[in-house]
Amino acid sequence: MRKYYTITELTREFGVSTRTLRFYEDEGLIQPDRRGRTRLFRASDRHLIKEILRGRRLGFTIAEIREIIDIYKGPPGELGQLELMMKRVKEKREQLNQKRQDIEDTLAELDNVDEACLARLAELRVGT
Amino acid sequence: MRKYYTITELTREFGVSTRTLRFYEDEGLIQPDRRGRTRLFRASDRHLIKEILRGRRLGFTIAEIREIIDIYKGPPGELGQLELMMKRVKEKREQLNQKRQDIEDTLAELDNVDEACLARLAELRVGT
DNA sequence: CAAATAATTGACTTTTACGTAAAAGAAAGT
DNA sequence: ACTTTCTTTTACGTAAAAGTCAATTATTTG
Repeated sequence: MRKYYTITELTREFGVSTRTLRFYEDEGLIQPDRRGRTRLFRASDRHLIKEILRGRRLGFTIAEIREIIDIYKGPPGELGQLELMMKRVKEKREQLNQKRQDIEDTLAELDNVDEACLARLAELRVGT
Repeated sequence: MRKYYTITELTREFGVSTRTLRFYEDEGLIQPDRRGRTRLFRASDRHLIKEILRGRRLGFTIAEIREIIDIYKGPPGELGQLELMMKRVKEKREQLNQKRQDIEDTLAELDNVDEACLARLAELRVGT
């Protein structure tokens, strides 16, 4: 296990800029260690960055990503908190299911287009 | 079949503002008819709006949504165009598959959180 | 140790996707 | 005819998510 990652290592691995990672830190999504002023990212930070970028690809805003990350931070002890957390999990799940449905619908339409293309290609080959 | 939809009918149906629909027109995503100056939306426009909002939920930019919509506009006759279109379909499919994978991963993590919550709840019930 | 390389903060800029407000034309109800 | 209620155009504003640039400070390497 490596102890630390430098900022440029991570920008290369994930294809983002240093500005982006610092922005995520400003937003409180990650909290890398410091040696003097330079940031040292741990494996947990690296993992969080993965989660952030996943959320980003799915079109979640930073605020929404923060909600997801907060959820991951582990279930609290108190009953009321637990119920609140489970409610949030349910909400996120519903959002994700909606997105999944949207993806299926779009993929289905693309399938149609693809078939139409293939059909047209076949026609051309026969020589319309 | 209804002939036309007014702009406010559609804003109510889809929960978007008139500004949004006019913006989509400016962007060339939809082309409603006109009676004088007022817009008259046909069923095809309504369908396009559905597609646009689906893309939006998935985090596609307007430019990306335009690409998808252009794909739907039907396969062209010429061979080179057909091949280009099939390439685009493939690209979009890959983007969507990536998003789908992201969703599955996120849902899996939420499942873990949910289980942890349930376990903690059980502990509380027994009286830790 | 000097020079090159990498990292930092801070400020300003940009892009996207609309929001909002103003001014005015048209349609519909009373 | 009058007042609502829609709708339009034009134009400026804004929030989110970085990009870019400048001025410094560390670190590494020859």
